[in-house]
Amino acid sequence: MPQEQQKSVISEKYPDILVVEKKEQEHRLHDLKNVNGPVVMRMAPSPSGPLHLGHSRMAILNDEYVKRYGGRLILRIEDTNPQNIDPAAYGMIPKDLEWLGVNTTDIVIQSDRFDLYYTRAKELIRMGVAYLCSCDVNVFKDLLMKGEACPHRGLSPEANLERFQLAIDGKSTEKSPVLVIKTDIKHPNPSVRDWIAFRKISGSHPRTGTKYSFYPMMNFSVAIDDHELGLTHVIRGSDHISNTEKQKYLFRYFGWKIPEYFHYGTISIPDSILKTSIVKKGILDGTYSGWDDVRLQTIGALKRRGYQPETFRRYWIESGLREVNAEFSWDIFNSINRQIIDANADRFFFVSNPISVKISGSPAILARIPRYQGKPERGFREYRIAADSNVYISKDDLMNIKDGEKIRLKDLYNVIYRNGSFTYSETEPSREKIKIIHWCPPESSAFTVEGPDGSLDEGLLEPLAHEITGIFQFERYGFINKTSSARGIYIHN
RNA sequence: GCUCCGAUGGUGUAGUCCGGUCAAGCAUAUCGGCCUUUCGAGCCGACGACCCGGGUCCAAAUCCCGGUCGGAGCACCA
Repeated sequence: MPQEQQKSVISEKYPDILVVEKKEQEHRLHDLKNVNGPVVMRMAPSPSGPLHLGHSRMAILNDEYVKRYGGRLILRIEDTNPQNIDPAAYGMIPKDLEWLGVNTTDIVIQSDRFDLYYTRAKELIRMGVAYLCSCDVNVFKDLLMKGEACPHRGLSPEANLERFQLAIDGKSTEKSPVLVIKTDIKHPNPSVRDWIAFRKISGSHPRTGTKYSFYPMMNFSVAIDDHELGLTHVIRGSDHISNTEKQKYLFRYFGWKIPEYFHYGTISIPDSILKTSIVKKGILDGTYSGWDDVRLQTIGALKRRGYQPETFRRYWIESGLREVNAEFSWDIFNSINRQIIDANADRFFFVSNPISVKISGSPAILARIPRYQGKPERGFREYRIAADSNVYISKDDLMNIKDGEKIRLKDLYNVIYRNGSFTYSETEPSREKIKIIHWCPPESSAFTVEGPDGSLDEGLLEPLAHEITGIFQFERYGFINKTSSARGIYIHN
């Protein structure tokens, strides 16, 4: 029966079921699979620097799910590579999370747990699923590409255990020893074939000094900890898909319950500098003033710019966690932030590129400008403007005024521009649609706006705004985080 | 090259698992209107999308196959 016919039959016989309430399509994150009771989730940054915009995604998504289902959110600091650690990051990361409103219930630092990793590694060696290899790196790689075992793969657990003990005691005489996890030497994905679990790194670790020199690789310590900490759900980027496959081997060898994994697509963030190594280099050579330089997208920099924690949360919830890669949208991010800050941002006049113009024939007048259009209870900015006074307007506006054109100085009076000079027209707003521009009184003082690209815009700011700081809107200019009497940072329009 | 993943308007997404309420929702952007005066906010309106081809089915954005395009990873970073 065609659908039309079905419908007519239904409407005759069973009219009730046609009344379907259109339900609101709520914008929320999809549910996680296999949730039975409270969840245990984690975020696992490496302490190479402070958190940035990209990190905020994983932090907030994890936080959202733990809030939804109840449970624990573990901050696990992954500092198993001493060559990639900034000691200051141990303190900066929790601060960034706190500012973002991410509620972590536990903090685990992997460098506290090296003995645990050694213990688990020995168990694997005894099971015969891990071996110590001291082949040359290139030889080892070549064999794997061909799907062939290296000579060490067949050694007995006892021999491997002994050699591993020497390696962790730092007494191994073998050249570049590594502990390898056996998987499938012919696995279709070459990267999953026998993977490295530990390698030797000389030098000092910021937290453990020279006590250890045989360090676990991320795939090893992550798998061990995900089990030991009782993780139920792991959400992370699609760049970890093949890592997940590697880590599952450990779960199977130990007979552990495998957590529910979900890999979300990578978000590329345009116009951003996120790589910690590049930022760090820039800070050292003086390109950037610090981790919170306005040109960067660290949490600290965005906070200093004037972005609100709630903006991050709303943005990441709205963009969801699909498996497809996507591009971050500054337009939407800014729009969300604007909605949040607008209501509390008083309005002021800032004239960029100022030029003083005389208004001939103007009366003495008290200008009364609302701090927030439409909300008189918020108060007014009042300025006594003398007769025949000069005011400042932006040169950019001046260039756009045609000869003979009438324009309004906002909340002041109308003027006519003719032959290069202004003449007072009337105070009452005219009914006709005319261009409205902003202005500054003669006693305004210098103010500099720092742009997100590091550029500086010099201009004049009206007197009543001098002494206050915070987030304001400079009319017809944009939202500004005013940090001192003479300086502010541009947030967005 | 190999392994895996994905494809909804300019952008970001909802819906896809369990085909029909989807002639496809929301946000953002753009354009227009309203608002005793911002290029802001708010309200109203317009614009605009299911990658292509085949199949299954009464019915496909949704299931199956092929193609195209895009992405992630590829071994001693995390």
